[in-house]
Amino acid sequence: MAGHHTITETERQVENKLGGLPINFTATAAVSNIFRGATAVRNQLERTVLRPSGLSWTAFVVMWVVWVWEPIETRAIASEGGFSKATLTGVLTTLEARDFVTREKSPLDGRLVLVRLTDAGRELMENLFPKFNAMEEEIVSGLTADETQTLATLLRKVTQSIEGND
Amino acid sequence: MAGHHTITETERQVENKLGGLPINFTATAAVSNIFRGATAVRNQLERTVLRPSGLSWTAFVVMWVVWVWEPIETRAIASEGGFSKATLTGVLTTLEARDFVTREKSPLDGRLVLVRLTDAGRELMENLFPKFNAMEEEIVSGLTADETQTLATLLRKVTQSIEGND
DNA sequence: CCAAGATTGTTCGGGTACGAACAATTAACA
DNA sequence: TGTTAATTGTTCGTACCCGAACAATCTTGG
Repeated sequence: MAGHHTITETERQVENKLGGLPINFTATAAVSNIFRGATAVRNQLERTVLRPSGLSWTAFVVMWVVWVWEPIETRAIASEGGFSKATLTGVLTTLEARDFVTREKSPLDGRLVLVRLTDAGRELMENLFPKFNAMEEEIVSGLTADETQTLATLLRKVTQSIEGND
Repeated sequence: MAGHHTITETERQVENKLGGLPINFTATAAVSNIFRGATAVRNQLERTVLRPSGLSWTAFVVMWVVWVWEPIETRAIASEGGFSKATLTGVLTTLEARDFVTREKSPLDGRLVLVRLTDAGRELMENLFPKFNAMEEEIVSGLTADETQTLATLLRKVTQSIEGND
């Protein structure tokens, strides 16, 4: 998938449509490649590692965050995972039904909910994360170690620049 | 949002959980930053440019692909946009109801469906894309021109490496 | 010609995904 | 101390999002 047409073909087409309006194609290329990349990486990890365990991408991210930081408040999970609290409520309900996590009210602040893994959830992650990481390694295997780090750094810059100016 | 904990903190936690199993944290950092970046970029563009026009991210991607390449077959839209044909069916139905696109059967192959923009759809894109591109430019404004291009190149490498070995 | 196989877009079911409105709870401040 | 403001997780409505099954259509081999 992704890209039956070359970049120059697309640029020429867009210039035709807009009749000479100045467009920053480098910015477009960067943004659209972030998305192609994210989609490709996600699909690959879902197909090869997650689906056999019956976890969606988002469910895995939630499991991972809870695994590392439990007990953790839901607002922190949403923040770390990068999705809304409304989404998180649904995913947590699914994971609770499958007996991978538990929810409990915080004794210190009645508004907060604390999330933990069950034994089954912990066992799942101990088995799953090494496989997940092996596939992550394979995914960046076309890059040198330096390039991999550069990629992470540049992406972090973009993210921070967006989240900085609210 | 994103990252209340430093990278080293997280690494130490994961090592505790797995008891010394070798983990490639550089790969994890790259993959997770692709997602943080993609989410941040998408949310920013939706909030600032797309929502005022009533378009979702996916709807905009579909509109953009059709705008550039119309008439275009649905399978090509899905491929260019990076989502499944099942997803595309729903989005096209939405866009058709809003009178932004039309569907017609291909006269040459009865299985294919050709998609075009309506005049309203074309007008929308001529107005919207320059604004979208201006925000894209702002999003990568924390990077030099060289860095922006490096980012795109590295992401393309990752995507191609995944899509190569099917 | 014609049957077996491949391809396309749609439908269906289950699971995200998010903004807005909401009730419960805590914090702020006069 | 008490009333207002802020914060949290859930609910609701709408819109994705995908795999699998499907009917319609085209291709292929004989």
